Amino acid sequence: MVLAQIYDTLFSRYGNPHWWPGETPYEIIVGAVLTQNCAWRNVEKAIANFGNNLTPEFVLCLDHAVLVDKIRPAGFFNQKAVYLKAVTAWFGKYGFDADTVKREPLGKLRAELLSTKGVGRETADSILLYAFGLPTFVIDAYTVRLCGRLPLEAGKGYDEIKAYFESNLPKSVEVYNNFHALIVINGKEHCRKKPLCGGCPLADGCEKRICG
DNA sequence: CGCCAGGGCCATA
DNA sequence: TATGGCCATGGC
Repeated sequence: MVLAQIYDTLFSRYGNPHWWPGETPYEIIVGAVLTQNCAWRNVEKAIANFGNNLTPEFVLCLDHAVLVDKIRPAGFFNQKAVYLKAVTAWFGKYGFDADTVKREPLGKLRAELLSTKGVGRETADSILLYAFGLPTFVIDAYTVRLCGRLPLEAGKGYDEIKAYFESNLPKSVEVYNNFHALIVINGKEHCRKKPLCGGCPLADGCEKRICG
């Protein structure tokens, strides 16, 4: 089983996932923070509370209590309000301009994001890939579970699994983008606490036959 | 009613 | 490095 085959299988089954759901780079950044350990539908409620005002300037000028009130549906609101301010301030170093961010080296941006309060590795990579179109592979709980089921030599920790994906795939933003999305979509659809992965397009190569 | 979702921080050993 | 407690809403 090769990663490229898994990718093709998922793409054939689900088509182009068109991720990340979000209009602007900043909305994607906000979504990446708000979705931490939280169902996406709750993130949508939170984002909807901003109406057409989901801009970095607006978020930075909001009082903590007001920001909390808007993002409440996403849970962990006291933490996430602080996190949003922090990551927004980071974006401000580049004038809230995505093209300016994209001119910086990927490694530098990733290090800056990882030193930002509330931005761990998954959130950092999600922002870099989906908000700015930079080639870094996103590892999440679905990806870790997938590697535990299929006969892949992906290793254990986040960075190890990330390196495995990046070294076994073409360095393509399009592939990184679609692949992570497809893993999540397939995980939601078939491979969570369902024995025998009924209907899962990856069931043939699945060793444990039990997902999640 | 309990479980958990597209994590991350912090304390502890 | 590797656990464990904590954060909190909403859908099922």
